[in-house]
Amino acid sequence: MAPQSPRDKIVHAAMELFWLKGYNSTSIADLLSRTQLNSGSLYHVFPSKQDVLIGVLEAYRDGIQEMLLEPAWGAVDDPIEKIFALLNGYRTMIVESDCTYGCPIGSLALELHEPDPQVRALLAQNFENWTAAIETCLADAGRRLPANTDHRALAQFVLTAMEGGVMQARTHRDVAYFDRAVAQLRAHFKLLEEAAKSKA
Amino acid sequence: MAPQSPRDKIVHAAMELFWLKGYNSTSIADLLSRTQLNSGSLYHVFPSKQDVLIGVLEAYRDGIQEMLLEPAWGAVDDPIEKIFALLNGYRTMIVESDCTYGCPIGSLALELHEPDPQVRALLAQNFENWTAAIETCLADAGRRLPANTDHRALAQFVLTAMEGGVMQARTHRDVAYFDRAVAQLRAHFKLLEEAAKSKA
DNA sequence: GCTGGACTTGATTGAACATTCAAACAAGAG
DNA sequence: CTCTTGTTTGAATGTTCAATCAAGTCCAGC
Repeated sequence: MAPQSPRDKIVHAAMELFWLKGYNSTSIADLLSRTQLNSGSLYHVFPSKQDVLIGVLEAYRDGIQEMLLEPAWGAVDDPIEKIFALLNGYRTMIVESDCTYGCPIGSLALELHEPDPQVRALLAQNFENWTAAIETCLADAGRRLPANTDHRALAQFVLTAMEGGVMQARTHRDVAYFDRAVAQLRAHFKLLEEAAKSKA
Repeated sequence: MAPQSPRDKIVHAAMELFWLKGYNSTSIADLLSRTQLNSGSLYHVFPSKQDVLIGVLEAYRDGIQEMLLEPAWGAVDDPIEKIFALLNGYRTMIVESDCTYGCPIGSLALELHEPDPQVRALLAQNFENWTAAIETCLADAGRRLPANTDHRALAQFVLTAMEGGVMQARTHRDVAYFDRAVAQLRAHFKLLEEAAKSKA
């Protein structure tokens, strides 16, 4: 591995710690002990804790392709299956974390009650990029969906189902809640495909 | 109004403050200044801050009928419309809060990363009561839904749509995200009702 | 009107926290 | 070697916080 700059070390550690413990419950001291840096070095790179958060959100934003989509879509071509392959990626993370997994963006979005405009914009942008990826799948599905389908709304609904499913799975410590959300979404897509067929 | 006991005062203030600022960001001092009590009185009633949280979650659990369902369902009889009336209640709260509204239970569920078992059980119970209420609506809808409909899964999906919609509306500071989630859910119900009819 | 138990007062404690800064260090340019 | 610029060190600062407790008040029952 290439030697990491302090900046990269901090962002990397913060991504993990914010995900694990949340933003407010992660102290600067946590970040320092994890990165083996001194407080002065951290504050040389990031003027405040909030700037670390901004760095983390930018990293998620810039890494969505390599970190999220490519791993999930490696072996999948069918556009609608790509959507469920992505959801299955989340399922894996839920199981691997013993059902403590929370979407990093969703958790931050709900934890930060009065976010700075820049932070809120980055949260929104992360959601926007996610749904945009789903939207391209829906566009690729073409005539399999009814002609009047609102792709943007449906893509947002996929995010809705994911976030809601993750939240319930975590609260109940049981993947089955996530699975049921995905199954319902699957049923919805099936009904849409049937509706598209019968009108053709 | 009847004179409130210190306990009621604290729970009432904590419901509002936890909702407004979150659990971690609400200090005991915040609760004391809001309730005009002294720290000793608070600690006489609740041995720790977490016990205040438990009191709040119990209050939500015990108040779901009067606080949530009855106001939303006052004028509605149709079982499926009752579901959307409840969602419309959330819509009102989103608008009234300038799109800063977050479901109190959902926000706490995501904010608390390593909750005490009792706290987690109460969060889960709150979700469970909510979906149980939806489930009775689905049962009342009877043959309007396909015979093989999984009422529990569908009720959980309604919660999923609500939580996901609220999260996105808040992040983007725009009710339209909630509205689109509800519209998608409405479309899903419409497809289910059509499927039930065509099989009849 | 006295006693005992329940509640209240509010200053205090000690830990945790984000942030600062003067001093040290590294290394490339002249 | 020396100056300069960028980086690192880590002890120190001031604040905030949850929680404590000895002393005081209140009132019910006798």
